[in-house]
Amino acid sequence: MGKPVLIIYNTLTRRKEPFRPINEERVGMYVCGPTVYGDGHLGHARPAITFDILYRYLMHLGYKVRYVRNITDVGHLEHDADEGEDKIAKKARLEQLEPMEVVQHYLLRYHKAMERLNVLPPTIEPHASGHIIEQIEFVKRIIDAGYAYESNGSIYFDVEKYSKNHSYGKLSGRNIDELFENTRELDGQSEKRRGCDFALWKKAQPEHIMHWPSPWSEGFPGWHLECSTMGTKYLGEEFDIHGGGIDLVFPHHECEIAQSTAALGHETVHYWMHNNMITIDGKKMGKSYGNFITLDEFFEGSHPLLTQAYSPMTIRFFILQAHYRSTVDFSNDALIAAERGLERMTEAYNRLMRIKPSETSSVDVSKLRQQCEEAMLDDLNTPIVISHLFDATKSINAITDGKATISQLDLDELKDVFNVMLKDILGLQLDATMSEGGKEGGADRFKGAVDLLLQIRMEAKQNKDWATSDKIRDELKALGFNVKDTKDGFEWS
RNA sequence: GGUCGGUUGGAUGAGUGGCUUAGUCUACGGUCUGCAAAACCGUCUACAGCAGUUCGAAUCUGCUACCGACCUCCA
Repeated sequence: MGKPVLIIYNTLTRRKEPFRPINEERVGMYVCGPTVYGDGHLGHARPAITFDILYRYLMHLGYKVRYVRNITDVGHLEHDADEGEDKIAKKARLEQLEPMEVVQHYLLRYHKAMERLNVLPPTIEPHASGHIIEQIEFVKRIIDAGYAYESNGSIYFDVEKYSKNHSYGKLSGRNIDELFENTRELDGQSEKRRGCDFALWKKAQPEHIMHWPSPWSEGFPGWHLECSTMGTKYLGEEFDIHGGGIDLVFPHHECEIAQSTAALGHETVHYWMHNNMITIDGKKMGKSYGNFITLDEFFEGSHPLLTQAYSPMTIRFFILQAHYRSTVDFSNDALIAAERGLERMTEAYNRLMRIKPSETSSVDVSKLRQQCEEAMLDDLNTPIVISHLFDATKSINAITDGKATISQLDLDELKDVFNVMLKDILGLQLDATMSEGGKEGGADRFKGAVDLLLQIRMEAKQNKDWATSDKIRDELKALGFNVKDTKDGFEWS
């Protein structure tokens, strides 16, 4: 009956807590998705992969999951140059494109990158621009509740009033009085009553391309509104999990809590989860610092800082080798190490699938599944899962070398654990391109041909015709095949 | 300045009171092998500093130093 209890760290309480979903069978999760006005970089891969793991693991535990990840294609004002100009609109003007062209372009590229990283698509991917009406309705509810005011056609959230009845700052640990002090003097002629008030609806300036009619002005929705609106629309007024990058805790998620609580009269999210940042030279990789490397640049090795290209699975493995709440430092060496490790894991996996069972086992596989499950249940500790799997690769290699044996029963168990953990939960795609001598070259003619060559090499070896055998190996290598001899045959990749 | 977090071996990165103190990569030595590759075995025994709590601390407490995140868009 009961599912194992997943322990997750809740930013709201700053503690690990047992996960108790509102509904026993179903889980609702919302994750902040990308703003589609530029190519996704390594930092964007972190939440996507982190919450992909959560999504996969919740399903593994037997939950039906509704996973909502939004696409931000409006809002998010730029603060620097053109004040109040929408990011999408700005980019569009610069490139002489329709805003929706920009959105479409980068959204397609984002989807492609996610697919290559083997990130499962969310079950709902709502666009902010497709929910303008809902956002307007949401603003009305906040106004009706008395927590917003109009100023020159824009609507602002009244933080001071809200904080009298609620705790503004509870998520990020902000002290409300200090927030007031820090922001009071700054704005002389702002439309806002307080610096820390935030826009729910913003009146569009004439040069704005993206705007919609509303009861207050021709304009666009505020920075934080879409997540409150779309989250509650698709997951209900209360739902289980809200995730995102740790840099969104303040102000974005803090404002979300305030908006939702003001509009609905109660809290919405039960568990707040945040992934940590990827750093480069110890500093956060991000747009603001201009120190980011896009995912495509990784895949192609086309960035000056990269000494080579890295496959999507290497990137995924690299990220999974650190716990999601730790920072992880990018460097070529670290990525190369991840690449080698993944290779080792992949080869062990492929060998595992070809192992022939013996009567008895000299290896112990009984604990592996439980160890992996326990690590996952403990706040998604993927590095520990990987370490257990690496431990098991030693057994696999020993069996392959003929130094250990495994029974059919244990072999089935081991295969299943690897398939479940490595492929289903960690989402690592391990290409099984390696073949083996003497066995079915299979339907694939290509494989058959390579196997045939290596069979001939085996015969040459038996005749101690090293010249021929080395020639075959070297020529194949020149063509990109790596040949490795095994105890009683060969393998290639 | 405020709030929060971090500092682990050559690199990366788990671990929260004792038990084998992970795993990966690298390096070195060895085994195996016609050679190569792979694999296996072994070695490098770290926990920022100081003080305290304790029978015992990388792990708890305090202080110091350094680093970072957020306070503005940000994954």
